[in-house]
Amino acid sequence: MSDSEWITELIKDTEHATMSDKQRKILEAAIDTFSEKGYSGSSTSEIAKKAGVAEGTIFRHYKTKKELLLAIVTPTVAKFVAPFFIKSFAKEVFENEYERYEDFLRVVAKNRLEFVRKQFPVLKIFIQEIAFHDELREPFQKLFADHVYEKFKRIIEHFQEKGEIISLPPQTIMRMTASSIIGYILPRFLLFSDMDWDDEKEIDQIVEFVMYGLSGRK
Amino acid sequence: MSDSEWITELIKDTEHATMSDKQRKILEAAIDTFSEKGYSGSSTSEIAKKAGVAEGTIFRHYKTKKELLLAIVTPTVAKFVAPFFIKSFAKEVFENEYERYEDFLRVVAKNRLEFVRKQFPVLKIFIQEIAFHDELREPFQKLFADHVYEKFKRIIEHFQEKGEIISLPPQTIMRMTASSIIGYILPRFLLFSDMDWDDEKEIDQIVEFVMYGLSGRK
Amino acid sequence: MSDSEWITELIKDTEHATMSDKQRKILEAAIDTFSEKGYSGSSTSEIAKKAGVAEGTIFRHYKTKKELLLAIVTPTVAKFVAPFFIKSFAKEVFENEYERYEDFLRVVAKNRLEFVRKQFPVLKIFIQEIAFHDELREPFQKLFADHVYEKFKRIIEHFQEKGEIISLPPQTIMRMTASSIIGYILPRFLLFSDMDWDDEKEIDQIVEFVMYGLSGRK
Amino acid sequence: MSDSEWITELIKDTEHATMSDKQRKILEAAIDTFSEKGYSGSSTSEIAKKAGVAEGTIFRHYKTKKELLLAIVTPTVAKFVAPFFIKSFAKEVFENEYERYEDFLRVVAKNRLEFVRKQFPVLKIFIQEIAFHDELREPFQKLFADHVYEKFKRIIEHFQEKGEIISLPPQTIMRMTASSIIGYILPRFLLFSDMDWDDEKEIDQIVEFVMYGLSGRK
DNA sequence: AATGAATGAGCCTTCATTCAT
DNA sequence: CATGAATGAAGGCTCATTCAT
Repeated sequence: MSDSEWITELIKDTEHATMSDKQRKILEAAIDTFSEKGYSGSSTSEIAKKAGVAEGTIFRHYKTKKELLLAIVTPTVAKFVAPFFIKSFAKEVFENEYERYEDFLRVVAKNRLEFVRKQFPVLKIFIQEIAFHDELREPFQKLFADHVYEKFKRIIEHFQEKGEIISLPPQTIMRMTASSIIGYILPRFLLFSDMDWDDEKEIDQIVEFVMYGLSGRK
Repeated sequence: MSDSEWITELIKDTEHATMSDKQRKILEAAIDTFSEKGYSGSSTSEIAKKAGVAEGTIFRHYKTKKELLLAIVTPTVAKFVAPFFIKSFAKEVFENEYERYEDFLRVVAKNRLEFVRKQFPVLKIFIQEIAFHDELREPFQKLFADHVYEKFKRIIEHFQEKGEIISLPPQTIMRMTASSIIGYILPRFLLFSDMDWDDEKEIDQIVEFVMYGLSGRK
Repeated sequence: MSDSEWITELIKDTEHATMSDKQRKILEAAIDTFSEKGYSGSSTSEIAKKAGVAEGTIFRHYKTKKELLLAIVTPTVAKFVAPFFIKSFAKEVFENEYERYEDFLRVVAKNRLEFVRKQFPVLKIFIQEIAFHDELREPFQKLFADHVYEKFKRIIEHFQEKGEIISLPPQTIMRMTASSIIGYILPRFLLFSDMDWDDEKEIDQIVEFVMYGLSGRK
Repeated sequence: MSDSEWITELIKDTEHATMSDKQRKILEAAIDTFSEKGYSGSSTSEIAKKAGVAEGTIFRHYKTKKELLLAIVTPTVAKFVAPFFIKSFAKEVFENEYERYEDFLRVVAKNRLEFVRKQFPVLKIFIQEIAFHDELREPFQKLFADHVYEKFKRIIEHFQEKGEIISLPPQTIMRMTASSIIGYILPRFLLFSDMDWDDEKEIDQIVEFVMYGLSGRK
């Protein structure tokens, strides 16, 4: 099974269609709880209570607590990186759909932000737990290294050749780009999620910053 | 007690001078364990074993497990922000010690990176746990809002007046600045800590990026 | 219902003819599992899996786990003692079919050993569990006291009157006879079942021993 | 460490001197419970209640439930076979302390019966559980094969050479001897422990039987 | 100050059993 | 009949914390 088939597979698993009502409730309760107290700080009995099912029911659907964690996190993260797997992703860049790095960036950022907005609790769990579970880290590290990074790298090199962006190592360019965006997302959802945010405008500013820095000279 | 006195107070607590040998060992073992498995995932008995003390001894020094967490995290985070409290911090900026925002940035960044290098395990615990413990979040949120943010804001406005940097909201400027640096630190220590890093050079690049962006135009 | 009718009744229950395919498989799986792990150490879900049926199916045929145990053990043990109920059993002894105690012994031993060979797993369950379940112990204790013991006693007295065997209490004679045979069967099947055994010859030796002891004098 | 040292070691473990009060009570409660309901049928919470300690206390002394089982059974079984390890055991036979096999038998039987009388609950647990736990079976199988069997074999051969007993394979002689004795012990303690038994006389009868059989001819 | 035995609540998981489909 | 999802009690075991020594 190729990686992109694997991604499709993973995602199917959470299509709510194939899930029983109880299973959906368990998942929701678990997301709530893990997100609020962390994986280790959450107890299966609490999740069961919140889901309105017996504790045994959780273990009928998920053999262990950890399997429940993976069932929550894996498909969502897969969905998050899925766009980087579709064929058109890089093609549109190379065939001049995007003339400039900043156009490309803006589209990707807005699109992924939309996703984050809907799935933040799950992504928060992922971020919190990736440090502690090899089962989480390894598949996504590989996925990222083999696909997302490779594809991004070629895109960056493409724009470097066009003279659009400076010739630092692609890895560095990526890190700067990514951290500018993540540096918006994290406070936006984690610390000040109750504030009013004009995401469109903020992203435009971030893209502007990524391209021309704080000095503002173009 | 003013905030700056409070900071000084906090820091004294971890001066190794005032600590018994056992206490130091407990702290070290706890840092190790919390850092590796998270707070909830660590057991006091494991920490005791690693520290080579009896289980009860931990509770003689720290009333509860959570108090142990705070004893680890609080003084280190206080030390991390301490420079922002000394009088000279902003004065040097306004009195033209730093002519340019980027000079100021470079100095602060290198200096704080040095600190992070030494204290990463503790800071990792802080990052992981801040989401779950009000006792951690609240004092530092306040500290940051009242002091670091305020001071930084005036510095940014200073350079905006000088026309050095664009006139986005100071909060946005700060976020972009900070996330660029944090976006280096986190992969640097969390994911690829075993690689060789030329921190000096990397920070120079980050500062360059923060000022002039990826287009590279000055 | 007389005891001998009851025995016949019991035995009919396991005639494989009257059983559905699933039921047979459940029984086989349960014998396997109980025999290997003991009654308490076996779970109904494991038995269901091994039998290839759903968990609920077991409980359609046997109201409780204990009923399943009895369904396994009772008819086999009944079959084991059944010969002692047929009319001819003692008659043949008294009407000089067997002139000597040892002839009688040899025939019974060989015949019952044949049965044990085929049914050892079930008998092992019986031996293991009889100590823990009144439902198992009581009917067979009664059965044994009322029939097997009584019949045996008269046979022993018969041979004692003929001067064939010494006049210890019949109970003692029985115990010595029985334990000599059981002392062969248990190691034979429990500990060294994979060795080659010449059952015919071994039984001849045991009978010899029971009659003339280790000194070998006749 | 040689086997006989190992035996000594094992036995020390249960010297009640080195045990705390609670530990002794846990052991007693566990013997009671295991003996009555079997290992799998007993719960640690029941044992704790019977011992008058908290459930956690059991696990402070014995890491797992199985370790508790071994702590009960191992030293007692070791004590049971210990006499077969002392040097004088066989020597007395060969140096004509025992002129006849039956004298030797009588002494050993009476002596070991005394032990069984005191320790039957533990030995019952051993008998019940040896079939299910490799940790129990393996060490004692080896112990028996290497020492008890070997020593016994030479004794039997000694008496065979003297013409005292018939020349069947020593293994067979042993089996017959042992099962005659065990065939007394098991009903004696397991089924009819509340009856009055004249052990002295019974053993004399058993020895008589082992030597001269039921025909009674000398 | 330090110990480590003791605690009992709580952990994750498995259990025998029920019942709607 | 057979299924397997659902149950909640009970399982073995670990936890943070206390306290007599």
